[in-house]
Amino acid sequence: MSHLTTDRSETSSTIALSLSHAIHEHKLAPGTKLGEDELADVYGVSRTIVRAALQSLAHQQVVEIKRNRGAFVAKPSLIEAQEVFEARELLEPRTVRTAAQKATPEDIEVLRAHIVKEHAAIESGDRGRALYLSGRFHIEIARIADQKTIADMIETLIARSSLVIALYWHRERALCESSAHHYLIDAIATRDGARAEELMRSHLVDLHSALNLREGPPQNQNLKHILSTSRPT
Amino acid sequence: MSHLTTDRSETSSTIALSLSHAIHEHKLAPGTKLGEDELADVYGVSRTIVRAALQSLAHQQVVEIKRNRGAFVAKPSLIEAQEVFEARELLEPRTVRTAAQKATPEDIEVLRAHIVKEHAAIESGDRGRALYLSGRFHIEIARIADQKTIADMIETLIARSSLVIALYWHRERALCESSAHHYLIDAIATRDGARAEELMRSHLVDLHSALNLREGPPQNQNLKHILSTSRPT
DNA sequence: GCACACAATATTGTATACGACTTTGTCAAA
DNA sequence: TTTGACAAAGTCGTATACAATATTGTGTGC
Repeated sequence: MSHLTTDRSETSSTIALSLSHAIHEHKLAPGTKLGEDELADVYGVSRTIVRAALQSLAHQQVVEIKRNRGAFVAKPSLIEAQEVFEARELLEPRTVRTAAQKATPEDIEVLRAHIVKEHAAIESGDRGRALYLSGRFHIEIARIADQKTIADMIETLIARSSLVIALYWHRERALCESSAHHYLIDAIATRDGARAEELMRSHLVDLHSALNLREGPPQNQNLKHILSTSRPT
Repeated sequence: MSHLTTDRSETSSTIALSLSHAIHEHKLAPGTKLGEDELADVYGVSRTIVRAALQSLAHQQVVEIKRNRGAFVAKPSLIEAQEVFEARELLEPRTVRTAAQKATPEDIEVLRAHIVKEHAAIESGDRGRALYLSGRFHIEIARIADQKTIADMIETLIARSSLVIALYWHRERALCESSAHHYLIDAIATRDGARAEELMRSHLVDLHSALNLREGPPQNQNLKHILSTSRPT
């Protein structure tokens, strides 16, 4: 039961990326304990490296480090969830406008290819991957806008969004986004910055409103609850 | 020549804060080497702690870590300088509008007290401290807006702004900001969100335009240049 | 049987040791 | 004198050891 991964050559950034990816795909649920020894074993490095990775993720607020207690996948509060989407609504519409102005034909191609992958993931029922790709689509747009500073902020916000979705998503139908992304590409491809901006705004409002932000995050109370309901008769 | 500081009890966050403060006050110039052993000695801790602090600052992009070379106070490029101010212009006007809506009388007091300190620093000719306080004023506004996510982003941007100013500031007159901040407080105090937003926008444009963003950052070439001009005849 | 105290265990926090890389200094050959 | 190779010193990167803290397990008194 030792590490199956191609150990060695794992550096703190690759580990951070790997964990981030797993969190983004909802392979690691909010609240999951990320033990240092365990991760060190998995990746075949010392705790030193793992700690650096965890600290990096903590800075992006996708991991929470409690002193003397360890690292856990973050569990955004209701307020934080609101804030994340408010920040996205502030940043992304303007950014996609810029992207529409700057996008090259190659950029458009990349975006279209992205959508194809998204569809494929949805078709194959890989919900986690679909979610991950959906986030990457937004990041790709920020990259096209060619403002690294803002793109970095958006990337962090999207990572946190993934946690918010894991905790508060309440809409039953599958990912409702593919069409929104499709329209966005069209607006960008036709250099219609104003339209792209408006589309992004409503897309984010859509996402935001698909969250159940009434009740707080599933607490540890869940544990009690689950055990009391799933008990054998 | 050992450490005069009250060593021990220094943790990686306090060290990061201390360094951040020094950078903000222009006590540490862009490009300055931040050796691990040196800092470990200064703060009376091991390199482990110093490394954590440096990595944290690196994540905020006020420090740049070059592999196997060490950590240096960051030296934002011309493009990065632009981006920092563009991001601020995107975030801060809206934020101050929110702040104007949410500010309590106590908040207003805090802001006014802040201005007094700024004036005092300017009077006493402590340019570094004036700059630091000026940045804190903006951070305080973000805090009043009560959106921690956005406030964090703004805080990072302001830290980077300090570096940009150190590298590209070209206006001869002293800090030209005091009055702008004064007007801002008035707008906030009267709950005039729209006016506050507009004032902030023009304040940032002012700052932005006070930078010399034609020529690149003072490079190492400077060294050659300085040495060739300041050579004794 | 229950609650509390205390011991055992596990995990994180920090310091240190050692290896790898980079930089600096020295010296010989051109 | 200059250039290059090579040696020496210094600094960073990573692993590991040990201390501090939290968690879990056990037993005793009520």
